[in-house]
Amino acid sequence: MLRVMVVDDQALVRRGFALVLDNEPDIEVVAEAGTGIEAIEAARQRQPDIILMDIRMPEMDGLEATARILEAGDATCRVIILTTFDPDEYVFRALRAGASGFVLKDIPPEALVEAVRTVADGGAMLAPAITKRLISQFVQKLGTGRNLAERLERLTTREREVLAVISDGKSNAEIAEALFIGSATVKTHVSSLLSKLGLRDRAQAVVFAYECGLATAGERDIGL
Amino acid sequence: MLRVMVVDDQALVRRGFALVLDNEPDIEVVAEAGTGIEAIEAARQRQPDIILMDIRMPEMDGLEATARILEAGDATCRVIILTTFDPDEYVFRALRAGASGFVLKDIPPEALVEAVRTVADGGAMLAPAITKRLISQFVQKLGTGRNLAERLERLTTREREVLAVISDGKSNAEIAEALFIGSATVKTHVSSLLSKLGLRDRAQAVVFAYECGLATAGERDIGL
DNA sequence: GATCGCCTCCACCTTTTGGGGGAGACCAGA
DNA sequence: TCTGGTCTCCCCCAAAAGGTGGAGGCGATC
Repeated sequence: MLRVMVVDDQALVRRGFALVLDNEPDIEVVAEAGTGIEAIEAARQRQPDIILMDIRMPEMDGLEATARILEAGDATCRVIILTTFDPDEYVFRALRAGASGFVLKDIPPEALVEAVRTVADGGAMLAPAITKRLISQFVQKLGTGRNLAERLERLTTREREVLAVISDGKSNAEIAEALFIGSATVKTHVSSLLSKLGLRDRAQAVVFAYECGLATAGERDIGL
Repeated sequence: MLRVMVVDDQALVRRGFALVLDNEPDIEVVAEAGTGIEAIEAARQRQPDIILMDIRMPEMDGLEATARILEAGDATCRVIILTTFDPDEYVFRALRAGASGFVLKDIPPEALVEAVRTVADGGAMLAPAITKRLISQFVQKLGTGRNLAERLERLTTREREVLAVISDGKSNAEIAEALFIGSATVKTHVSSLLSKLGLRDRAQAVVFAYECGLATAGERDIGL
């Protein structure tokens, strides 16, 4: 049985969603809340599996409440944001807060039920338009590299390896150590790859590596 | 009426999907293809609105075919990848190729129909597990910056400006020119910011800028 | 067998970089 | 007023980086 909580400041809307869900044999609405504060408290007490969360609410908005509930961590629940509009910032904040779903209130009842089951099952569910935006942003971030990646192909294997280590912020000496070669050799490779790529120095090489996707933000544990 | 093409090398599977879709009053299966090559040709001739594309096929795989069909551009169609497995690389390549959907073949028939309508409607549809991964990667990419961004706050305004230009791959002389100050001053700022951030050289500064979100891939027009 | 590309190193040289001071001007706050 | 922080610039110096040219070994290809 899926334990669901519905959070919305409009009691009527809240009841509507609750009724739709309670109508399902495998879903039980165990709590309702009308503000973010109430939601946090109710989540703590009732430990729902899924929370349907409105964004605009008095006292504390749904995104803030989501972040706090998920941060608390003693709850293993998942949150689906349920809103009327879908402005970009909300989506962004919601995903960052840890929401597993983001759907619009005009969603058909069956789809809402499906979204609840999907998220309970470990998946994520976004409104189609949002999925589309997420994809395009994702592709943009990693897709710049096309023409740049071609330049990469002009490098030899070893040169690409050296470039990869350069993009870690390593010095020539460190690269030599990492690749088990002499630092003179590293210098040769560096000079060669800079020349082939039309770059001036290793700083530009780092930029290049990030831009073409050889290096990616979020992979490095930067103590540096 | 939605014009759909089904591409799969297994005729039985292909017919199955085609029958499910043709059964809908607003959907018409206008073509079928068994290889990537056939798909490209059929897409050109029949101009479907939606293409359901398998990945593993002889002659040319579905991702390659997708890329070529969408590159051709004279077609305004949208592609939904339909596969048995969902290895990361496939998803990645598919989105990059321009697919608007990525669903698994074990999807319930109604959900497939819904996916077709959703994508035809301009949205995107991913399998829940993939949506989840996409979100987590997205959040990771943009979320790394928190602890790093704190380090950024220790810098003065000018130092942050200098760091921003450094992360463009500029030399001290170029930075001086860009900020209308002497190169001696630039050196002072660079030394100071490296020291404050615990970095050794400008290459590491570039890495830092990307990792903390000060610089972002896909914003630079790299002639460098 | 000769050629070519790649990897490995060397030496020599210039430029850039980064560190260590110091100094004057400016501004905000104690 | 004085202090502290910031921005601006200076000098000197050592280390690193980058360019140039050369060399030997090695595998693939012609």
